[in-house]
Amino acid sequence: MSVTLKDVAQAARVSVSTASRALTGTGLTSERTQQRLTRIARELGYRPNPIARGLKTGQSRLVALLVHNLTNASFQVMAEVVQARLKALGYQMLLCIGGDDQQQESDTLTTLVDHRIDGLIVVPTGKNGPQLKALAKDVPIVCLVRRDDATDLETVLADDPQGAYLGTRHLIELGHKRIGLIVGRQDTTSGRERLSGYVRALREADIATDNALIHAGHFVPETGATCCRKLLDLPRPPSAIFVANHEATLGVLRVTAERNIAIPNDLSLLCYEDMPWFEWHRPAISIVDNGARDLANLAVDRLLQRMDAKGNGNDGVREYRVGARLVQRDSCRRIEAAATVKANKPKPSTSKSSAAKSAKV
Amino acid sequence: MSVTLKDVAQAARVSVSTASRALTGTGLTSERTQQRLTRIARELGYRPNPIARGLKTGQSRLVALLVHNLTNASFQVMAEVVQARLKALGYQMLLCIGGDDQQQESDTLTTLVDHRIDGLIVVPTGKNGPQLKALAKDVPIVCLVRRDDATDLETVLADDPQGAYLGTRHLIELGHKRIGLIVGRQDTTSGRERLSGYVRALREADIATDNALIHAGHFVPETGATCCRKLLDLPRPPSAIFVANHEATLGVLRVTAERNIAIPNDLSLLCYEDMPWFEWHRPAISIVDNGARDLANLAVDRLLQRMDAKGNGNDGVREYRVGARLVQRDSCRRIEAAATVKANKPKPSTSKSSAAKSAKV
DNA sequence: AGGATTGATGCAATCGATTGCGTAACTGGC
DNA sequence: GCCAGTTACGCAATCGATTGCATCAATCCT
Repeated sequence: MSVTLKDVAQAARVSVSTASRALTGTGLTSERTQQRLTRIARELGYRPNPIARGLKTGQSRLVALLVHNLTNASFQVMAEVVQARLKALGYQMLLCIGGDDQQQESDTLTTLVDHRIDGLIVVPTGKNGPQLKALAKDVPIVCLVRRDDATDLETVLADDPQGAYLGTRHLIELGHKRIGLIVGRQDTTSGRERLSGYVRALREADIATDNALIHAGHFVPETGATCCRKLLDLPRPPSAIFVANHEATLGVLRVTAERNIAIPNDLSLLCYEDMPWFEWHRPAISIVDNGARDLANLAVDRLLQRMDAKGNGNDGVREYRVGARLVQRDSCRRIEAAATVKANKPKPSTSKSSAAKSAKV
Repeated sequence: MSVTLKDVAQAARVSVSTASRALTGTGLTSERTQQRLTRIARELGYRPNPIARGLKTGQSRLVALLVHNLTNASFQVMAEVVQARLKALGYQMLLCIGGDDQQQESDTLTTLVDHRIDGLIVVPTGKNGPQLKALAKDVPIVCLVRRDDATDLETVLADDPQGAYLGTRHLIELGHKRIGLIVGRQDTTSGRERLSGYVRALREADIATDNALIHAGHFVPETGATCCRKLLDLPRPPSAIFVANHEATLGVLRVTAERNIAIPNDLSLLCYEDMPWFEWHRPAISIVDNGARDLANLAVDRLLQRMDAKGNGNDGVREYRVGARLVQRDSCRRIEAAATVKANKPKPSTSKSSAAKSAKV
């Protein structure tokens, strides 16, 4: 089979202990034997067995990343970043997909600690707080994107209040006064915070918030389609829509295409979180970038530090924010205060009082 | 720390060996002790340590999936499928991203066998044949999507010749005679095979192939943009473009949007490999589906069988094909012979001809 | 009834590394 | 030239499981 430390030791006519010390560079061997063993090990093609090492040291050189899915572009980016960073440090990434589901998350977490992972970056569902808290005693954990309120785990978040604020302000500066918002579930950190940023920008501009313009819903394309229709069917439809529910974007685009609504001429569109095809789309879609790459990098930084720290103690800071950034492309246009948007009603069918469907708005 | 087998054995007042045998269900223990130990283990919250077990058995219950990236929708699907299937069997997936790069692939492979993975599904670059071949002696390997010609590894491929043939024939049946092809690098299996399918369909229809209509290039959006421009600038531009280079799709869409080319009225567009937003896009984009889900499932099936077989022998079949499927949406239209074109001219909004499956509302 | 068979269990080696402790060899000071 | 102090190395235990072999009791067969 493969070359073991014993083989190397025998070839070098030293004991296994010496071989081990020489190769791991503990400084307890003479310069000469160290070099000699390094050479021999290389010649023999020796590769340490991480399993055997792990048994003794309790470390696996495995770090897990647990995300909801791989469809969301942010998660893709995060997975690639985490994998690349860790690999450079000699760790392997265990990528797990939890589907934003409590049971799956719970099962996965159990398996992961079984495997004695050295660290964990997790986008929590928020429903396994106690378990996460318990695990945190054994292994360094960093939460990403969402906070799990039942824990006090170190958390790396996007600056969603700021991002939503920037996006909304941008639209206001372009002259928009009626801005539709399609946002995520209000039981998630991002959902709540983006709504708050939107509200703050409006308030600053002395624009009254109109609940008919605000829709919160699940992270699926259908949400976008449904909410978009409701917005467009309003007696006074918005001149701009801010899609702060990333997964809903597709649904919104479909509805606008179906109704032959020209973007940005008939409607300005601003989305949240970048996707590769947004800038290739015509018109290129303006976005608020949540900084997925930075988020991932910071999470890795934090995790590595905790792993080094050997759990020697909490260092005060428990929450980090990565700044959001407005990326202007071609889907938002300036509208003049005077010139009213031409009434665009392909079918004045069921325009009723469509109150926000979701609760807690 | 955690509960070990020894703890369980002590609590049950038996030896570790008995405990081990009872819990792993070797049938060498009495029914009664087996049940008793199972109960005690559960009560104590015992979880076997995969590392310790792995050291002795040489197995890690880790299976790796090595893909080029996570941007390609097919790879996303594959990762999700593989993860789900393996998890159900008690394996953890190690997802690795090789970037279609020889060095990265090589490094990753080394790390993976170091970790004593129990199996490997790999989308090979084709440049590490010898290494793969050597590894195959130690661990079951299944190649996916691409073949590595330097090896005789079991390989699960899409039926690209057939897929490209189906797609091209579809366009021909719609009346297209000048069909542009944007395809992948010719040093890849899929690149070559899709070209051959295209050629076969044309030949069958007695249409001469025109090299000016055929472009092969790297798997990046820019390829699509460049090639699309070349096609459109031709003295006699094509009436349809078949984008069989998945990554190039974005570039093609951008150019057509830039030039205000209406799809499918001015140009029919057929793409290869599905993406979630294709059917939400307007017009919804017709595709040849490579069956990513089926590919992944088959690869897992094959791998599991090899893992069970304990390398006892090659079973003859070494290459599998998963059928491709044409998914008609709204981006291809029927074009009539010159005489009838004018009849269609006035109102070319939605072509009633091509079977549009489309959505409700 | 007594030797042979079967079944259940314990002992101890093993996987491949790491590491505390003991010891031989070497160095230097006086 | 002798002792203390350092340096380099080996021995053996250890991590937590699995597993071949030995043991002992219960059962079976003629």
